[in-house]
Amino acid sequence: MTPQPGSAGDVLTLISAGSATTRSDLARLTGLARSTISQRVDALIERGLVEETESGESTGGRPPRQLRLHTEDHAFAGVDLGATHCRIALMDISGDVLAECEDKLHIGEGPDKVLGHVDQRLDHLLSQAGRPRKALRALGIGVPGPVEFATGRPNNPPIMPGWNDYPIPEYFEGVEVLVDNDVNVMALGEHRGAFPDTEHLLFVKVGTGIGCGIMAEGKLHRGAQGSAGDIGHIRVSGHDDAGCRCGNSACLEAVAGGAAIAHRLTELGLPAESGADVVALVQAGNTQALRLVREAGRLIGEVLASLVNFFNPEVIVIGGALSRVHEHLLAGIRETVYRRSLPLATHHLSITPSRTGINAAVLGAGMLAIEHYLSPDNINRIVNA
Amino acid sequence: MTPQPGSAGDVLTLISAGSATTRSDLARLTGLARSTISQRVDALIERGLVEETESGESTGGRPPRQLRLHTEDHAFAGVDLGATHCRIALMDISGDVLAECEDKLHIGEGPDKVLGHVDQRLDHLLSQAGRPRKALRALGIGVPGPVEFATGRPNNPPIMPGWNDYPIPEYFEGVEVLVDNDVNVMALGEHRGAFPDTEHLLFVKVGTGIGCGIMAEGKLHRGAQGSAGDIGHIRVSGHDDAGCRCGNSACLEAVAGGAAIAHRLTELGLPAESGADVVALVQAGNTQALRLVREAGRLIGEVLASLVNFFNPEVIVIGGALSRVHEHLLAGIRETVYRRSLPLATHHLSITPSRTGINAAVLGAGMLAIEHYLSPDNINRIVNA
DNA sequence: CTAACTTCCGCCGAAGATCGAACAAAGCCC
DNA sequence: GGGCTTTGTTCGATCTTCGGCGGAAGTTAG
Repeated sequence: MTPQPGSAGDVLTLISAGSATTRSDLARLTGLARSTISQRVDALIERGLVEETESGESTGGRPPRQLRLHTEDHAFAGVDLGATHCRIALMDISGDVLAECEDKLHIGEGPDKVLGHVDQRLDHLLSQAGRPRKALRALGIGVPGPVEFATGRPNNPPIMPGWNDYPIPEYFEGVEVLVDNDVNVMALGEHRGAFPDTEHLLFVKVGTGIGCGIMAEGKLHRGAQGSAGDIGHIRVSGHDDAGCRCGNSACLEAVAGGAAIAHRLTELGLPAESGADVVALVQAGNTQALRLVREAGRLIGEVLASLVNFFNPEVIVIGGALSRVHEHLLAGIRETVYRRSLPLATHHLSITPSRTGINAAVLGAGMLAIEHYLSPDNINRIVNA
Repeated sequence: MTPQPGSAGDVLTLISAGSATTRSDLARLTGLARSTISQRVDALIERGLVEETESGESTGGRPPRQLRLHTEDHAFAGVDLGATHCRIALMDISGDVLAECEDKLHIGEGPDKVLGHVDQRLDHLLSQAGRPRKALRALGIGVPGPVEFATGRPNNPPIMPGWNDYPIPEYFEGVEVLVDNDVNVMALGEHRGAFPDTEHLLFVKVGTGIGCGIMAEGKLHRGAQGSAGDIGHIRVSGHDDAGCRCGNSACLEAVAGGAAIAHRLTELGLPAESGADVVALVQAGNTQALRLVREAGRLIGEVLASLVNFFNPEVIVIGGALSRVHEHLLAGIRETVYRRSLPLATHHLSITPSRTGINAAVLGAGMLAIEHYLSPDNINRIVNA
């Protein structure tokens, strides 16, 4: 059933969250006797999960010995697979990055090639960080399409030919593998990295397409079929002429996504292929591009206004390629959301650009792996083994 | 911290959920020794929370003694306060209704009058059920406006003059009081009563206005300011001429709410004031009314299509006054949702009329009270006292 | 510098919780 | 009736947790 209160797993959770750094802290927070806490901590130290550092500051008596996660023996990795790139970050158990890499890599080349590349890079990063392969305990992977999280199988992903139903975790042996949608891991990364105390947060990725990761009660909301957050195909008013690859018209993505903006710029005689080209034009001061980005912001804002009424988040984070020109995008979004949402819901709402930026996905994927490993149940299993 | 696994509270939770009806069941489910379970059950029986009934069926050996909640010593109440009505249901600890009542009552008369009325009715219902006042342990109240759930204070409710910031729980002494928005308690009532195993559910109330209660992971999602689910003021396309009382235009409520439909029927020469009048006209076979209801369904469906993409629920329940003509409302809703939402999200989605109907709110309010009382923490407190 | 004080931490006996074996109870099957 | 099966209780053994004590390691007062 539920994990033991004050179990080794709980104790470690408090340490890893930074809520407690000394044995006294732990005793106070858990309500357990100091002697019991010492016993738990000893077990965690013996298993190589916690270490003692030099004494901290005295508050008038003997200074407490500081506790922290033991970062040497374990390694975790976050993998961000995009349509045309692969970023990997190797992390220690506290989430600090030990080594990272980025390559061009087309996901359309299929699971064998892509995962083979990941595997090879992992070896390289591990040796770079001076850790043996078996130090790698868990692996988080974000992929650009819907995933059945429980099994790690992509679920009819439109831009991942050859990946449908492929059991990604089985490719890697001796490591726990967690696979999720890229927007979900970005939301997780941004939450853990920049808004750890926010209960309800939306992470909106504006790139070629548009997607949204949902944090509810500090946890990812994946929905019944794991397709929650797919806001790219929500209808926006007044654009019934814009056809979308999904077969419907007036989808948000078809009018405000990076690809859609690039397409319209091309029509205006400004050749652009991707969101990156749009960003380049805006940064070069092109007023047409700027106007279109701002208009896209308004359209995204219209959808977000609905979602603010419905979901009532505290924070909305805007990320993805187009957030590199976030001043203009955010202006349009804020304008519409604050006009169209209810005052009660917007009063304490903040809409901000991503702080973790391009690292959101790898960090989130890594956190997925680390949090899985550090879950009280798993730790209790390790300690009692 | 987290409650003890296999504590008295956990054991009671299993009994109340119907997961376990015998001591052996409990031992199997919790993993505790039979002797330990007996000890827990004895404590619960001693506190009057559990009772033994006649022996059950033998499976080849000694027949187990059946356990169930002891329904005599406690009472709970669910209160459904609407704009012009007050419904109360007195329940035992298992959620069965002991007595109920319904009155016309204008919420605008203010807290003192309304709560005075509730208090008086509670006494009446209690004596009707033959239970002393002090048997009443907790009280759930649903009110037609936003509420700060933690304190039970209405938060600038538009149709509850005199109630703003009024501390409702303080009116009742010696009883725990939980106050929530009426749509939230309806969602809870419908979930517990009809869809207990559904993880993610939306309850849409279509009455004078339009609102939505959100069940995520089996729990109510209230959002950051407790205003989640306020979908009545989401914009629908193509109705920019329809002004709304909130100050914006094209709000869902302003074009598809019962009041809006009644208003348009009146314009067509069919006098109607409220959603009830609309229902009456439809039931009388009026084709104009029928057409407008179906059109309202399409508009609601448009909004729900967005929310299905975003939230990915398993079930959407349609309730409220207009759901009494749900055939026509649902036709419009289904038509639009299945057209505008993504296949992955709609594949296993079911959209159905409310099964608890007019009782959704009182049942949900009662469940709020009962679940609060039966929470493991509270039970452990009672047993260890 | 020393003494008193505060806080931290390990040790250990006492108290409490849980377990599991043994036994009694209550039905089924032959 | 006698064995078999499952349930429930009793009771001592075992494991966990508690909390007091004393030593450790610092601060503060004199």
